[in-house]
Amino acid sequence: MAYVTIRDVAKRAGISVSTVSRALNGTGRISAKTKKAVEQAVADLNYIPDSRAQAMRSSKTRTVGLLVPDIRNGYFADLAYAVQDTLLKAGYCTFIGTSSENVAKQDAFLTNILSQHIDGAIIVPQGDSSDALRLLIDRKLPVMFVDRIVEGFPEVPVVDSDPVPGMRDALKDIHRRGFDKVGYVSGPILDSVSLRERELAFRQLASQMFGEEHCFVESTGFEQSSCESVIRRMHSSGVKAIIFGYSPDAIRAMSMIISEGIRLGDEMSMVSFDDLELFRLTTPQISVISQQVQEIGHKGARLFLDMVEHHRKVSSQHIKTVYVPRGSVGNAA
Amino acid sequence: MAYVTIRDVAKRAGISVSTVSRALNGTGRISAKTKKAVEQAVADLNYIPDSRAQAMRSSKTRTVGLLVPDIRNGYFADLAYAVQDTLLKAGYCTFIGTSSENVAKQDAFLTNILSQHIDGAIIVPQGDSSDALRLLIDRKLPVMFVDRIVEGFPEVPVVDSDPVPGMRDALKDIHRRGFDKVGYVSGPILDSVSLRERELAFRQLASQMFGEEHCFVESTGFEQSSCESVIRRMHSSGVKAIIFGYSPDAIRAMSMIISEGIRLGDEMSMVSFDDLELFRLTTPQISVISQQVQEIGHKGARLFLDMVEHHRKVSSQHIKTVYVPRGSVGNAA
DNA sequence: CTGAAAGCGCTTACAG
DNA sequence: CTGAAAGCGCTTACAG
Repeated sequence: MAYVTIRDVAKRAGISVSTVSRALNGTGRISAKTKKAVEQAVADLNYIPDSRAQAMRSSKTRTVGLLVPDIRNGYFADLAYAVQDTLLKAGYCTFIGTSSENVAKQDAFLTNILSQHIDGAIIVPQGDSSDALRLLIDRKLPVMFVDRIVEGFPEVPVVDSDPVPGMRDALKDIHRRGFDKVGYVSGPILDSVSLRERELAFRQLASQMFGEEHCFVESTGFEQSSCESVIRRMHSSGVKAIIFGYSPDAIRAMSMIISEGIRLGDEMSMVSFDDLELFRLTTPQISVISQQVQEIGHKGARLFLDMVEHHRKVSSQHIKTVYVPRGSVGNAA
Repeated sequence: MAYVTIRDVAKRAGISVSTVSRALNGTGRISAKTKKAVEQAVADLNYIPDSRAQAMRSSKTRTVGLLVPDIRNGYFADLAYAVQDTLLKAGYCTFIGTSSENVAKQDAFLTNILSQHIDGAIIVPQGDSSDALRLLIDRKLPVMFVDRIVEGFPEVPVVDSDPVPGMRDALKDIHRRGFDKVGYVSGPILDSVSLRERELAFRQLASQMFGEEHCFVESTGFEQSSCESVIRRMHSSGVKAIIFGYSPDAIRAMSMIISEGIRLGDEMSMVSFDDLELFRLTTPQISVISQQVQEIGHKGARLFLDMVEHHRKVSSQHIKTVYVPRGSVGNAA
C-alpha cells in the first residue's frame, strides 16, 4: 500500500477533491452528510494528508530546526526533550541537530533543514557563528537562542538562565553553616558569556557576604591536572567550601576528592552548577545550582511559537536558577 | 528576503527553469557557458532548492524518522547520535522522537512524520506496538529495528547486540581472579527479549565455568530497596562478584555499596552492562560489558540506507558485546 | 543543447 | 453547499 492521497479519499466518498479539503480543514459550509462521508473514507483508507503539499500552498511547514552543541550531553538532551515536547504538542515536527564537532557539520545540518523550508529554528549558539547561521537570520526566518547568547546577533531573542538567585542561596547556605572562606572555580576560560556572568555573580555576592579577601576565584584548563592543582591550592589556603561554575570541573574534582579519601560534605564541601543525574547518584549527593533546563526549553519553545504563529516580536527572558541543597555541603569544622 | 526559488535563479541567469534544473542535477547535456551562469546565479542568490518540491516529483524526501524510548537516556542519546551522523552524511534529515512516556505521544510522533512522507524509519521498539507502528509497516515503508526486537514483526530486520562474547570474557576474568561463586542481577522482569537473552547467556556460560551450584541469579523490581535486598542476600551467601544485566540496578547497587563503606574492587567486585559515562567517573571505575552502541547505530543506519536506496532486502545483524575490565573487579580474597 | 508543458498533492479564490 | 481551475516549486518526458 502506497501513500494514499486526497484524490483517493474523494473518489471513495464520491465527491470532489476540493470539498474533501474543505471538510478536513473545517473551512466553508459543508453538509452533515458530506462531512460524514469524508470522515468515513478517511478512516477506511487511513488517510494522512501530505504535509509537504499542504506546506507548498500555505507556505508553512510546521517543521522547525533545533541545534544543540551535543545531544549526548545530558543537559542538552534534557533541553532538546523539553523543546521537542512543547513543539510536538503544538503540531510541529522538530529536526534536532548537533553543532559541536565542526562548523562543516553544523552548516550541513543547517543547509539541510533550510532546504526543508523549516518555519524557523531554535539554536544553542556556539562561539563562532557559521555562514549558514548568518544566512538563516538574513532570510528573516524566526530564530531564537536558548541557554546561551552570542555576540553579533542583537536582534535574536534569547531564553537563558540568571545565575544570581541560585548563587545567592548557595552562598547563604555556606555562610550560615559557618564557613568563613569560599572558593569559586570558574571553568576553562572560554568566550562564554554565561560562564562570565556566573563568575561575576559570585564575585559580587560572595564579597558582600564574606568580604573580598575571603573569596578565592580560579579558572581551569581542559585537562584533569589543572583542575586538581586548583583544588589543592584552594585546600591549602584553608578554603573548605567550593562552588563550581562548570560542571565537568566539579566531576573531576569529585573523583579526585573521593580517591584521596577526603570526606565530601565533611572535610570538604562543594556545590556545582547544572543538576546532572550523576550528582544525584553519588554518596553524598552533590548540592547544585540548577539552571531549570526544562523551563528554559519550554519557555523558549513557547516564545518561539509566538514568533512563528503570531509574528509577534518577543523579548528575551531570564529563568531564575535555583539552589538545591544536598549532602555535599556540611557544616564548617 | 524570503526563500529564493528556481525561477529567481532562471531569471537572473537569463535562461529557462528547466535548464537550470538540469544544470543543477547534472542531467542531460549543458553548455559550459550555461552551467557557469547557473552556478553564478545560485551563488549570488544563495539558492537552496526546496526539497519538499523535489520530493513531490521524485517521491523521495530524504527524510527519516528515528524513534527511541528516551533521548535523555545516555545510551539512546549515543545511539541517536550515531544514527543521525551516518544519515546526515548520506544527505538525509532525521526526525528524532521519543516513545517512552505513553503510546499517545508515540502515535502523535509517528503520524506527524508519516505526514512528512518520510522515506522510512529506524525504531527502537517498545513492548506494546502501537497502531501507528502497524500502519507504518503495513504501508511497506522501509523500517528497521535497532537495539531491541519485538515480537509480531518478523519481517522487520534488526541490528542488536550479542551478549555472549562480552559475558564470556567478563566471567573468564572473574574466574581467573580466583572467585569461586558469581552472581547475576537480571533487572526488573520485563518482557524484554534482550534482557532475557543476557540472563540466558549468563546461565549457560557461568555454569560451565563455575558449576551450576555456584551461580546465583536474581531479578529486581523497580524500587531501590528490592535491589538492595538482592545484593545483601548475595553478599551473605558469600558471593563477592556480581554481574548486572541492567545498568540502573548497577548504579543503585554502587551507591549502596559505597555508602555502606564496602570497598569496591576489593571487598566486592562488580561488572555492569552498558558503557555509561558515569562508570568511568567513579573511583574505582566500573568494569563493563559494552554493547558497542556506536557500531549498532552506524550499522543500523547503513543497512537502512541499503533498504531505502537499493530496495535491497537486508538481514538482521548481531554486534558482539565487548568486555572492558576496570578497577571494580579485583582479586578474590 | 534548450524551452514549454504536465504533474506531484494539496488549498483557495471563483463560479455556480 | 459544491466543483473546476490555478498555482505552490520543482523535475522530466517531449519537441525542437
